Amino acid sequence: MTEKILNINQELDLFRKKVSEKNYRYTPQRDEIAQWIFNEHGHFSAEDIVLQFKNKGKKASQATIYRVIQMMIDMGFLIVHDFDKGQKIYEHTTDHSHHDHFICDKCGKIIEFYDKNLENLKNDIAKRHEFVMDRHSLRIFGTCKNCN
Amino acid sequence: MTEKILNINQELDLFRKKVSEKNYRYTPQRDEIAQWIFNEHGHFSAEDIVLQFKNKGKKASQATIYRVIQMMIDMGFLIVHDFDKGQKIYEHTTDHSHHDHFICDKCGKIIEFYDKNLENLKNDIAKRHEFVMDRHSLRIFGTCKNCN
DNA sequence: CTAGCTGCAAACATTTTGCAGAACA
DNA sequence: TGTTCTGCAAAATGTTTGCAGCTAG
Repeated sequence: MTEKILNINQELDLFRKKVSEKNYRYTPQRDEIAQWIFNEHGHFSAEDIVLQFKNKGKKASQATIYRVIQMMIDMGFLIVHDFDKGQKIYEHTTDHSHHDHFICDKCGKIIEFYDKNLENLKNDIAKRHEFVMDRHSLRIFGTCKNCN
Repeated sequence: MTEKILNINQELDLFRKKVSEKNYRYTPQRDEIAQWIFNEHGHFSAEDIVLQFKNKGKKASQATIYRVIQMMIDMGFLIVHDFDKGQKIYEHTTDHSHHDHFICDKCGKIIEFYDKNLENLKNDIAKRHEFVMDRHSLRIFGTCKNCN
C-alpha cells in the first residue's frame, strides 16, 4: 500500500502513454480535459469542467467532456463518488490514496478521512464473504463540527 | 440497538398516525403506496412501484408515487441507497436494522451484510472527528462468490 | 488516406413541478 | 368549505448518442 505521488506532468505523461497503448488518439481536447482534471485537487462534477471551459474559452464540448471522463474512469485515472447531490462527483485517483467521506447535511461540506483499522476491517469482511473487492465507499452523513 | 419487528399492519398504523400528527391527509393513494412499500422486503425503485401499479390497475400516478416516497423519507420510513445503477433505490427502515452492501459488478446482485465491529468502528471514527452521524452507507463493489 | 474523434443537437432516463380540478377533514 | 392532494403534462436535470464533418496517425 505505498502511495505514489506524481506531479501533473508525470500524470499527463502516463495518461498520454496509456492512450497510445490502447491505440486511441491523443487529441487537444483530451489533453486539455486531462490537464484540467489533474490540476484539480478535490471533488468535481462534469458540469464544473463544462462551465469552466466555457468561461475560459477552452475548446471541448460537453459531449467530449463526458466521453473523456468515462474514458479516464475505464483507464483507472478517475473514480466516481455519489454524495446524493443529484450528480456524479469525480476525483482523480493519483491524487492520494483511498479515503472515506463525511458529508454534512447542513452545509454540504465533504470531509475526507482515512482510518487504517477501517480499511483492514473492510478487507476482512470481504474475504469472509468470499467477495473479491474492487473498490469501496463509506459515506457518513450527518452534521459536521462547525454546524453543531 | 434493539430491533423492532413490526408487521405490516403495525407499520401502516404508525404511518397513518404520523401522517395525522403532521396534519397531512390520509388518502387512498398514500395508503396503497405505503402498503406496497411495507409489503416489499428488499430494495426497490420508484419505477418498480409505478409499473406494478399500472399492471395491477392501482390508482396512483407517478407524480404521487414520487411525492409519497419523498414524504416517507422525510418521516423516516424509507432510506435511499445508491448502487450506481442510474436510479435511486429505496428500502423501508423498519424492515430490519442497519446493514451494508456488497454490489457485484458482474451479475448486479446486491448482498447485505452486517458486522458489529464495523458499526462500532464507524461510531468511533465519527466521534473522533466530532461529526454527528445521522446515517452511513458502506458499499463494497467487486465480484461475488458465484461470479468468480 | 481512413479509422477514430468532435460538436451539435436531439434523445434519453429519471425526477420534479405548475396548475386545474378532486377530495379529505 | 377550504386547504391539501392528485393527475396530467410539461419542465427540469444530468447524461448519452447518432451523425456528418474533422483530424491524428
